[in-house]
Amino acid sequence: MAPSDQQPTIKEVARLAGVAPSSVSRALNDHPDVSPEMRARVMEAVEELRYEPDFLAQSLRLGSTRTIGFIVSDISNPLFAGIVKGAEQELESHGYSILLMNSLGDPMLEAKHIGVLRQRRVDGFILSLQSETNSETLRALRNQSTPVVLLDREIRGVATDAVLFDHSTGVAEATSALLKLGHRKINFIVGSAETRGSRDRLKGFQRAYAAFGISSLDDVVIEVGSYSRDFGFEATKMVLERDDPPTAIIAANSQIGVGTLAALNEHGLRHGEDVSLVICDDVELLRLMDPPVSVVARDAEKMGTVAAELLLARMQEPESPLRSVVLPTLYIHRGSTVAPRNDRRTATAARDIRRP
Amino acid sequence: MAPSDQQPTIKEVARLAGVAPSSVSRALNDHPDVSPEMRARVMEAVEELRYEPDFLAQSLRLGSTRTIGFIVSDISNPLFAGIVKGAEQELESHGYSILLMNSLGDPMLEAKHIGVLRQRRVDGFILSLQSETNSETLRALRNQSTPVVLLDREIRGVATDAVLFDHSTGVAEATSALLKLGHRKINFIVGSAETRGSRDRLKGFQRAYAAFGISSLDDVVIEVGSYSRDFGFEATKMVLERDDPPTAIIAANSQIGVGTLAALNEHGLRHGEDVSLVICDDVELLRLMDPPVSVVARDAEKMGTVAAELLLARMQEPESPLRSVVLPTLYIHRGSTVAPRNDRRTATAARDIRRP
DNA sequence: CTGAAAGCGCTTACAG
DNA sequence: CTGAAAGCGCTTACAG
Repeated sequence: MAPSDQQPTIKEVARLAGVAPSSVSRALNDHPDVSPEMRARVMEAVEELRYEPDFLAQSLRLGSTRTIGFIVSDISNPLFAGIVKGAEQELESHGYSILLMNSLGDPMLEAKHIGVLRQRRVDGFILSLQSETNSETLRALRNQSTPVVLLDREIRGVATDAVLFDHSTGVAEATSALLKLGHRKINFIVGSAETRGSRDRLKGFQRAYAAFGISSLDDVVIEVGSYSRDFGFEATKMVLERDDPPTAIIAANSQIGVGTLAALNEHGLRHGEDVSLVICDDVELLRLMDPPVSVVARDAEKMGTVAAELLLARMQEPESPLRSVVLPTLYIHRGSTVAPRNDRRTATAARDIRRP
Repeated sequence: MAPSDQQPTIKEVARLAGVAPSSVSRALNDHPDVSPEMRARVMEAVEELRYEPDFLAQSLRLGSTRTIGFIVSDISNPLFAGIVKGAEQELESHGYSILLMNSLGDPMLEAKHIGVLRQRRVDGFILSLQSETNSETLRALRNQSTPVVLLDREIRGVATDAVLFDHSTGVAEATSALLKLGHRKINFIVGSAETRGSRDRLKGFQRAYAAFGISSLDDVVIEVGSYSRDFGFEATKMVLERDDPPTAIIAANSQIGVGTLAALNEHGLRHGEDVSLVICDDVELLRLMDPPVSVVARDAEKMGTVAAELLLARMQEPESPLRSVVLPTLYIHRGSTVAPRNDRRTATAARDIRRP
């Protein structure tokens, strides 16, 4: 059968069934006051014409699009891809679809996208924002009353539900492990300073030092830049070239971590041998490296699922109290975390010895 | 300013400006017959009320939602994430948004999602389908007349634009490289046999053998399963346990490749030493492994951009001739591709020697 | 150049 | 229980 050029409308169903359009609507929407005969006649016509209600028209009439606007900085970041996947599955099972937009880390674009999605009358937002302080974004958020779930962000003055990671616990465990092994020069490379994730990771870092009885962080090097491979690469290169380079590095996410590995590689240094390494975010390839890389793991998909659940609950009960759900992180100890080598040779010498 | 509970409508703008709603619409849509005074009065009211036309109402009236339905099997697969990113950027710059759905590799779900998206009146589809032969999916596709761009699939009887990868060239180069190094037992692990990608890769594999003067593929082991980490793992384990295991493995995508690496690891074998390895799809971590892993690279984002361009062109010119754009793949030679070792020791012995 | 009317495809009070 | 009417918020022929 050739595809019909036009989808049939409720009027055509009504004509075929010999009833009023309103009756077709009631029959399809399980209205209580519909006689069995009416229902049967309608259903027959619906089947014959393969009628499907126009979602657009329903949305306009009902004031709900069953659509969620989802903004991430970059869907090709595996973390966001995982979150979107989790959210999509949960939302889809409730009849909601996702309009996905990338902000590319640009707060202006972020604010613009919020506007576009609002104009498209989404029923809710799930937002992974770049910054917690950008005024354009905040204005765009305040400028609308649709429910919002924020991912790993806390924004003063904007009352929303949120899903957060407990970064500090995982990072504290990682830092403790390094301190116990004897590391004192630990370099921590984090992205943007303006986000909860960075603050929380640093908190864990400092907590571990305090618990270890070290109150001064003078020997600690903290690099703050962006959550990107290139920043990780440049920051690592820079600290390695110092007079007194770190014996251990913690990279605050997998992009930074890849940059760190690339920089170590370029310097002829091996992780877990010349420099101990912990990367925040688990990726199977990190476990397959030689030696396997220690990580602080978290469940991206779970964050997506929980965000969807919070949003669905909020849309059902707009006035219920706001909720923040905190998801755990876990330090996984692997071969890249070892005691510092005291007899450090130059990079070149080390390489020559290792690969004769 | 508190967010208004209701978005202003065109009527309210008209009332404030003291004109008819139709005039507001004309002024906003740059209709030629609008006096400068009218335009000015309307714009003033629009500014004051911060009016934004309801996209939903416009869509219903104009018969176009400026929305594209995008189905992938799994957005957390980096390949699809890259494709979606490329497409989203191109579409967004033309005022189109993406409704994203995951099929989870289930053809039934795929067909269902096509229906959902059709009901939502998307203006076009970009589809990364699981199978080229599933009858449910084919019926869902034939059952509608919205433009479709297929990704790396060719479906008989469904006339669509398409973006394809030239897998065969990259795989042929990889295979040639292995043959020239002396490999004769090459294992090729591909996913589903029902897709163009698999067929095309096998074609390249066979072409390289033929060019090398080997017409019989008796010594070649081809494993066909799914494009998943677990299949890669199991298939690799199986072939390694044969009496006459392969000296080289080509994994048809990065999921399979990760599984292969894990299996080699479990057997105490090293890639680029005990077994040569080529993985289809480049990932930076593969370059950072020791030794770096040879790959067949392709540009996922580019596929997304081109798909969006084809779809936009098709929506503008529904009757123009169908197009298929073929994107290149490139073999990148790295340390995991070496001559076969003739003095193969047992896995345990090899490991003992390597790590004294 | 402007306004009143019709209509996109639905749903839901309102009569009967 | 069913149908005719109104209306969601727009746009666009149609008059004037």
